[in-house]
Amino acid sequence: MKILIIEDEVKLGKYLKQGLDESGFNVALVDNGIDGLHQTTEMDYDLVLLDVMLPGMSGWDILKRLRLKPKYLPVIMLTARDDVADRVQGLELGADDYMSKPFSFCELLARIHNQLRDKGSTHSAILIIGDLEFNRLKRKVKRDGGSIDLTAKEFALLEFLLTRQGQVLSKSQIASHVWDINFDSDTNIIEVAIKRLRNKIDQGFSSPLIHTVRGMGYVLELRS
Amino acid sequence: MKILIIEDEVKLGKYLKQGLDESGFNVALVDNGIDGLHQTTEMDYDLVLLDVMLPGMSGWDILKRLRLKPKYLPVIMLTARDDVADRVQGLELGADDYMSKPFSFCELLARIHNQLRDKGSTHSAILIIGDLEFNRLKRKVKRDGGSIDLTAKEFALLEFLLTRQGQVLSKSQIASHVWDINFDSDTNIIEVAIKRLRNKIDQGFSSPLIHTVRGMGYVLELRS
DNA sequence: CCCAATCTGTCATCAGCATGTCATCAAGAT
DNA sequence: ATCTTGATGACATGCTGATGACAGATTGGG
Repeated sequence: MKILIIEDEVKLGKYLKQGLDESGFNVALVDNGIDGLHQTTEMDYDLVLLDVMLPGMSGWDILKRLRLKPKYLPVIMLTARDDVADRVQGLELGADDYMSKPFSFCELLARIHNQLRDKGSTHSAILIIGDLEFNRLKRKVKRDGGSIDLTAKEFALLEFLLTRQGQVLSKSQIASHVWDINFDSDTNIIEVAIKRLRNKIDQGFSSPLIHTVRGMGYVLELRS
Repeated sequence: MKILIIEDEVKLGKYLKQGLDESGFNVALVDNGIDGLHQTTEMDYDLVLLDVMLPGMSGWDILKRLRLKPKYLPVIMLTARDDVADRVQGLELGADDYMSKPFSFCELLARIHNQLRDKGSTHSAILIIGDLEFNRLKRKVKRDGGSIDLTAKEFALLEFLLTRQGQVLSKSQIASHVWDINFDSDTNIIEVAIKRLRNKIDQGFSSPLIHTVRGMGYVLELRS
């Protein structure tokens, strides 16, 4: 799950990013609204944490512009004080939730999970498909009982495929989620990465899990 | 699994009890510390939810007394505010986790499961992996029978790795647990600490216990 | 209270591996 | 048959972690 943090206080921003990274999210951090808005068009985020007080363009302005876009993106506002007027304004502009500083990180996590809850039940620690077991917490992967060592990128790629199993994923979707890049057709890094992942998880098994869909992308699924 | 709730706010107490009952726990609810302490001697609970603010005897006093008893009982503290000082005090007195009100029930459940997950293995005084023996109380470590002297930091680091053996731990996780710092990438203290610990516990043994997972962190586990 | 020993963190440098590039090959589509 | 798309192996390189030396901090003994 990708989260965008728009927060100008560097310390708080880093703290949030680190905490969310550790909680298994893919986190981007920007310190101003312009970059923030730009990011949301460039990348496919699942949620935005938005500070109300920002230099240049205020959080409200950003929220307004976000809501003009076709894709709905859950937004949790962060504000310095617990002001009812603020809260009302936020909700009217389409914020999904609201946290007043200082807040506990745990509570933030709970609210984030709350927003993302029905975005697929992909937050559990262990994902399983066929005889493949993927443990997020321990960062371990097994197939047919045998332990498999994956590198960081391989792990991220497999996680992405797994959380959307059955869906055909285009290379640009994969690129933006796993590499944080706008897919550049001059590279074949995704083919290479898929190949390396296949070597580890599909090698020597009669029924492969990763399938190529020519012209479209890749799917991870069971086939009989 | 048996859970004891010590909470004087009747409404919250009943809410928690009902929720946990429905989640399949065996729940007892008392509204004061004296009864709570008494209960823990009468019954064999697996976990205690303990409110800090209680009439008569405070949550801290109860926690202290609980920790004087031979049997280790995981305790999750419940507190009205998210106060760092409170949290520190709680952890020093031996609380296992900490929740600030208001909290989501889901999150509480997650924390309870977290505490109960590896019950037994992580709370006993002696932790063993392979031929390594780690004695929490005596603060002694042996490998293959031979005694090993560790410094305070080495001990804390090993304890952290041991209580989560098999789990890949990121450097920031390690930093926040063992050093109480927000991991700052400008330091390589963790690599250094790992190196020093390895020199003492893995040096000269054919099968090392501490493994590097590049780009992710470190794991302590047996490998064949 | 001071000194010495040890612990703990910093830094510069080194080594190895993960990641990305490229050239070439294979296989589907038209 | 030809063109396009993906697969594959070899290779380069930059990054991450390892390592040794050093310095400040802490502790314990005299």
